[in-house]
Amino acid sequence: MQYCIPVRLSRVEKQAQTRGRLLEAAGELFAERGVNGASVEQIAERAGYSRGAFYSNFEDKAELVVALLQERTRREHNEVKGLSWERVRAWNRSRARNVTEWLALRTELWLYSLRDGRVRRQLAERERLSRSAHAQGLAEVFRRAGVKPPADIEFLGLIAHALEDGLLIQRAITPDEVRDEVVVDAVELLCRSWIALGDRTK
Amino acid sequence: MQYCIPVRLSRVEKQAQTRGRLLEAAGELFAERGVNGASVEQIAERAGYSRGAFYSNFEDKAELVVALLQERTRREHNEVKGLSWERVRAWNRSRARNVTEWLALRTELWLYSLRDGRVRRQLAERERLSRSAHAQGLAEVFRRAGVKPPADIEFLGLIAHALEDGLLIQRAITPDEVRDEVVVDAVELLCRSWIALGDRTK
DNA sequence: GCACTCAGATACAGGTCTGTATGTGATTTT
DNA sequence: AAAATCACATACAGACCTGTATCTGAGTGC
Repeated sequence: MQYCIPVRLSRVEKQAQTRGRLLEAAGELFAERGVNGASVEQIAERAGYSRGAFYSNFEDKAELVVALLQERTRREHNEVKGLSWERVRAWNRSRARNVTEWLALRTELWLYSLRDGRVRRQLAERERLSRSAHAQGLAEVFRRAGVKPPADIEFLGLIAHALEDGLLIQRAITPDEVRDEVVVDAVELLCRSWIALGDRTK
Repeated sequence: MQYCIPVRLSRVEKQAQTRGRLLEAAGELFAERGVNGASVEQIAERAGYSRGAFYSNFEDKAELVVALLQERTRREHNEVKGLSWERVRAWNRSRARNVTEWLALRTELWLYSLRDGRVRRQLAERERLSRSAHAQGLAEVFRRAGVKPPADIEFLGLIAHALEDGLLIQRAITPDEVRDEVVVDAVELLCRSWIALGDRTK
């Protein structure tokens, strides 16, 4: 019989925990100071370990970046997968609390990816996911409105996704001049105008 | 009488030249390796000087970043000011040759601005410029089409500007999946659909 | 329960970065 | 034309960062 609760973790469990904490800390620090601005020591320290822990879990910082992106992508995919369009939008809104940090991290990773092919491939996967989620959502909107989309639905998804990013960036630069709801407003305007266009072409 | 051509520049002219070359080099290196990844030494070296030249022209790297952004903003403003909508689009297209480098620089500066209020103010000025240029262009399009804009024209300018950035980012991540003309295509689609929506509300 | 293994800590060597202090030669001033 | 100035070069000190090599103590297998 197994009454015991394993307060003491096994070796592999413990390492997984360490790795997870390092990734968490790295995400925070990358958003705060940039990938280049955060040292291995700082990351390990914030996670509550020494540099030794880092180097026994990752080859170097580049590998950490890849792993971080991989983990975030998988997590996002699991959270979103199977949700309806409405729920995905709600999920996006709830995440919007710390949007700037999240956007900063994504942007840092993007810049990093320009200089590292491996990271670029990871990021590409993540972005494809977002685009197609948007495309699916839009498809549902058109179906409900009973209108034929005015262009390739993947293209429209790309536009919606790109627009969200662009608007968040603008809001981060000038928070006073760009309202919080600007993203929602803009996407809704797009939907309405595309439906209007769809009506005509039909 | 002054026949002489000043091959030998005066003190102030020479310093201005040095400053300009340092800014130029900094722009290149920031795009290549990031603001944090480019050292003062590398910047000075690429410009053809030593670190002494740098520190006699700038307090530190932060001041250089501010100056760089200021200079680019002014240059852009001078180039675009007074041009028609069509010519501005042509100018944008011509610049598109080395878009990725240009976008990387802007993104680097954006990230930097998140952590430095002074830079943020500079960047805000630059972005306002771009947004209103777009707004003006769109206004002209609506005027020609004889249609009332479907929303605040500034809002539409913001959308167009944000969308361009977002699309360029997506193209940098997945060059094979996003065509070169995607930006032009997307903006044209927006114009058409907004005109369609405008017709109805009229 | 004893030897083994390995995650993580500690110590160290080599390199790079920044900012300052001082030197120098060309230009400016008087 | 001598003195003063100043843009830029050079040298140096201190901090920090990376990656490796070695150590230790807690799980693991026999």
